[in-house]
Amino acid sequence: MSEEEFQALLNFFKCLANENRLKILGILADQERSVEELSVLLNLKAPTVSHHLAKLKELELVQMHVDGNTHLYHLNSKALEQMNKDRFTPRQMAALTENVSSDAWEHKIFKAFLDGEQLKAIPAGRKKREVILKWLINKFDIGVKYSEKEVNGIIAKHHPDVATLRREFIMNKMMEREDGGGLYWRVEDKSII
Amino acid sequence: MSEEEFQALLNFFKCLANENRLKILGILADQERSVEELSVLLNLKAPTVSHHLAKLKELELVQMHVDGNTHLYHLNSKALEQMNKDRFTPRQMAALTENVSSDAWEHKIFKAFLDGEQLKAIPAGRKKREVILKWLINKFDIGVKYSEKEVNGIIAKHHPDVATLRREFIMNKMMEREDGGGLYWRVEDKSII
DNA sequence: CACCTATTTCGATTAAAATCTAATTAGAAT
DNA sequence: ATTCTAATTAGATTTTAATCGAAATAGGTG
Repeated sequence: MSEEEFQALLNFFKCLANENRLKILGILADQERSVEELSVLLNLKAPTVSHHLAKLKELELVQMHVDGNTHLYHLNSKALEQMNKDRFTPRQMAALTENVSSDAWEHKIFKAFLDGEQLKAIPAGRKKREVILKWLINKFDIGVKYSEKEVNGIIAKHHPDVATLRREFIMNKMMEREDGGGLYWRVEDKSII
Repeated sequence: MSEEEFQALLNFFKCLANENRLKILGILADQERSVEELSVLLNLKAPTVSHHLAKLKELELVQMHVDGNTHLYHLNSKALEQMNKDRFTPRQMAALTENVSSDAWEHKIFKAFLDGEQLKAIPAGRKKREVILKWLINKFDIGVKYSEKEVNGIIAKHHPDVATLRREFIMNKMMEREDGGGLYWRVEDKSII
């Protein structure tokens, strides 16, 4: 979803997120009405109604035709139904996200917990720890079997608490270990496949 | 549509009529996120995100579960799709109008142009004139044929400009007249049937 | 052309929402 | 127990939107 489409959707909601504009649509669904009629029915002054109608017309939710010097407004029900199609499927919703840099989060964690290749601390929160573990697991090659000593050696280059990090790898299913023995290997990340 | 339903619909639109809340829904459609993650992704402070999430949760558009001391939010896509069903059919739109007193307009015209049974003036605008003509046509019985003299007599009880009003009845198809002769009769109002 | 009526535009005021900082709560880790 | 972290709540500020009165526009009428 492009930035323009996102803004269009947002404007649609903004337009309908008002009590009196919603009522106007309801009234016009029944029959066409002049500005003065609407202002009487809604108990608003004409300039206010005119303001609301301008917003509705901008999105083509209503249309107007001139009769004498009164402006008669009516509902554009096609535009309204059109707006309604396939709007809230999970797929459409996910498309809203394209405007957001999804890396920002990881960058913040890196900045907070890394000093170059040095891990300053092990994040306490699960989501943060996950980011760091994903970074650290890349120091291991896929398909290679490492002894516990080798694993410790690689981790130690980045942080002294080798035991905790090694255990985290196992718990997060990022590594597996041979049943009785001391051999470890990296597991492919399912979320990347 | 009841007043509560109307307010519920309005709240739904208000909830989605905000750039950051819309983005939140998009982000959560992809995966669950903590408040802090969202605040980084959206470039907002945590309290602001918390505020938005509270509004979304109130309408059950998102749901939360606790993990340690982080709160993980995810999209409630069922609720979202539910909201989307049959919302903007013309029938639903017309139902919005139930809250509005549709008589207000006619009352205003009566007050402005009638003095008891006396018509103070003939409205210039079409919509206003229509209201007065509908009131005046009720002075005639359906199924009765009137001579021009009789028509004039009845109209004259309410306003002196008999010719104009008689002509208006014909133009608005509220009365018909015998081709060559001077007999008039009231036509049933299609909009009432 | 002068006048009347309906609508729109303009500017100002008021009301509502979003956002932030600071303080509070709740849970986890040391 | 004390400290730390994440989230929420409270209060204040800023931003945005709604509403109105006054003035301008435009079309119709005498």
